[in-house]
Amino acid sequence: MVDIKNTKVTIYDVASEADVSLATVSRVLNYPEKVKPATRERVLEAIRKLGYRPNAIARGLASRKSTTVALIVPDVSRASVAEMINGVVDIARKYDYTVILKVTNSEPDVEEDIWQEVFAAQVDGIIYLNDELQEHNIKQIKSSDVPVVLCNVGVDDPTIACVSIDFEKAFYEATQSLINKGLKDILLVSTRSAYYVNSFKERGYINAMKEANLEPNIVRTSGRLVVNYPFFIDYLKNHKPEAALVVRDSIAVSMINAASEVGIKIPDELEIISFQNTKYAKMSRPTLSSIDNPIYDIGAVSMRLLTKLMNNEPIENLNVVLPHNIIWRNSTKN
Amino acid sequence: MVDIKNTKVTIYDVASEADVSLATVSRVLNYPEKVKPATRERVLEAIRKLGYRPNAIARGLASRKSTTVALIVPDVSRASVAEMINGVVDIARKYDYTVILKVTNSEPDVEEDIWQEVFAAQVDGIIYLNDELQEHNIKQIKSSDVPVVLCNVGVDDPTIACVSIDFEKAFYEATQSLINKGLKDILLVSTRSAYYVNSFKERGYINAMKEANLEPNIVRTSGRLVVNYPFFIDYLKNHKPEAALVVRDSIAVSMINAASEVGIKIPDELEIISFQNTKYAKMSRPTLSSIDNPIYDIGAVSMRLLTKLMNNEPIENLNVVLPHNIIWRNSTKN
DNA sequence: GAATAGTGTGAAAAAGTTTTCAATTGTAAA
DNA sequence: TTTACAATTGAAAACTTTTTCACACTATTC
Repeated sequence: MVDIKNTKVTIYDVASEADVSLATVSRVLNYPEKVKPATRERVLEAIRKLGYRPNAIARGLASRKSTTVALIVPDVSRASVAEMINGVVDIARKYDYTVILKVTNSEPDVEEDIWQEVFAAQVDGIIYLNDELQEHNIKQIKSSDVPVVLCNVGVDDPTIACVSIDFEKAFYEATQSLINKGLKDILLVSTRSAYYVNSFKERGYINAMKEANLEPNIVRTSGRLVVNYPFFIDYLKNHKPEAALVVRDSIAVSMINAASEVGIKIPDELEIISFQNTKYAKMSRPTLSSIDNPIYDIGAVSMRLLTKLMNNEPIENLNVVLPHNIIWRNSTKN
Repeated sequence: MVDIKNTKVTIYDVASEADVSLATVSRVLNYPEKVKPATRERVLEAIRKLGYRPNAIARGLASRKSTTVALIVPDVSRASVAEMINGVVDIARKYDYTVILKVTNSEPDVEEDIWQEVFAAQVDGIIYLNDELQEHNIKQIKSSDVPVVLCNVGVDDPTIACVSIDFEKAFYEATQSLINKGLKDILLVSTRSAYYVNSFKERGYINAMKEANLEPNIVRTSGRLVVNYPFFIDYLKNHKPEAALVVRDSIAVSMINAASEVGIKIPDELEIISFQNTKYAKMSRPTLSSIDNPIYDIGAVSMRLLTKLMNNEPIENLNVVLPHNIIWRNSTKN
């Protein structure tokens, strides 16, 4: 039976048990083909017998790689972030990387510290998620001497690894689909705070509207329920758009609830298309048509890309764009 | 200016820059009071000048502690898990611990591997979240030679550190509050799969019902929307309970939606109290009365407790029970 | 039978810290 | 002055691996 208890058995113990040098033990662990099968078996047996598990820290020090990646996110409680983390973690496990979780809470000082910490921790790579990306963040990424993959954000720079959908195209298409129904008074509901990705969404919307000779109309509210719900109540009392695109499911649900409160029928009097396709979209009444952002896949692909970068594998294109599609539900007509 | 680039400057470089031995540099980092202020300043200045950051791995090897804790969870995308993680991470940061995230996906083999991995990683402590706790998991916890805090589950064992609310009491009280309104036909909606904590919730409900000489009535469904929604539609066509307690917000939302579909008025014909008080409770229509499980705090307190255990601080009681309360909204009458 | 080319293995160095122990210096009391 | 003791410092060991280098074999070729 293996010794379940985590007693400190080292490579020396294994070596003397198997009557070989510690170098040989190390080799059976790392380059098994380099040691004679008979010896290898003896060592493996000793490892089993003693329940030896190599000390990952000593290993990291000696090999100068930690097989650890840092996952830097603004906040884990957002549904989309959490799902992305699942994707990252699943692939990391597959490739035997340990993941360190760092949460910035969107505070710049904390973020600054975190970058220092992950370097001190000798991580081999970084997965970076930041809704509110700014110029200095880009600089930070570029100056890292360990590979970084930017997640769920597309940047127009071929030297930066990033994976996301094409936000602009997604909103362009969604807007078009409403225009094609003959709707004209189409609103875009965005956020007040400067989410980097929302600017892409806005651009797609504006382009589609302008192409159809329609006047773009953007309102901005908060992501917080306590502020956006009253906002919508007030807004919908005074405005009657035919349709709305909304940058986030949770905000769209507030809008639906407000419309119902004000007596506006959805989808008959107001059609809504939202973005992200979280569980909220299925749980709201009416259910919410939403652009599906494959966030689990984005996490998974980001991590896979990072493994390639860490192993210096050749990569055709650092800017990965994943496909999106719209899930039609009951907040839009047929 | 500090050298932002993460070039490899070691303790030796600092030592020679400040013209002291590396032991002294190490001391100013770890026991600053032990070195003469003048020397300390010189060393600090050298550290600043060179942009030195101690290598966390070497540090871990030499000190035999990693200042790293493992956070083992079944799945991060559940709203309650994600919020708990926020609590853990915030406190971990405060006490300068790095957190390694491990996701079991509720697969026993994966979980087995993960325990081995975290021991190999030399973590100083473990935060463990498991909805489906079983006997062998308890064994695993007890045999760990590194402290473990069990999170969001109460166990009846004074040797195991755990933090949660009193589920049984919470459901007992919630049931009583419905009984006190004169309601008699009170349903408990639980899950089919054997979530360990749900057995406590059921016990609280059953006790309150029996004390009032009412017949307990438990139905079990799935956590998955695609199965529980049709289930409720069917159930509510054939049964008209006066009230229901539901073990999870998302399930309660399904029930509300099904009730509306079937034409049952909430709260007039059916009162619902749910559990967890996630964002769902505020977003559903009608809004959902829910037992508030302070899950962020549970994460935070767990991590704080773990720091005490890791430092061998004396602890009065390993079983921490946090207070809960019911948030009344519109799925119940006044 | 000698030269050649692998294989397989061990000794020792290296990774970058912390920690122990001993040596030195400084300071206050005798 | 000593003496005694605390404060400060440095040398060296320790932590547990990986990796380099050299050596001893074995097998192959001429």
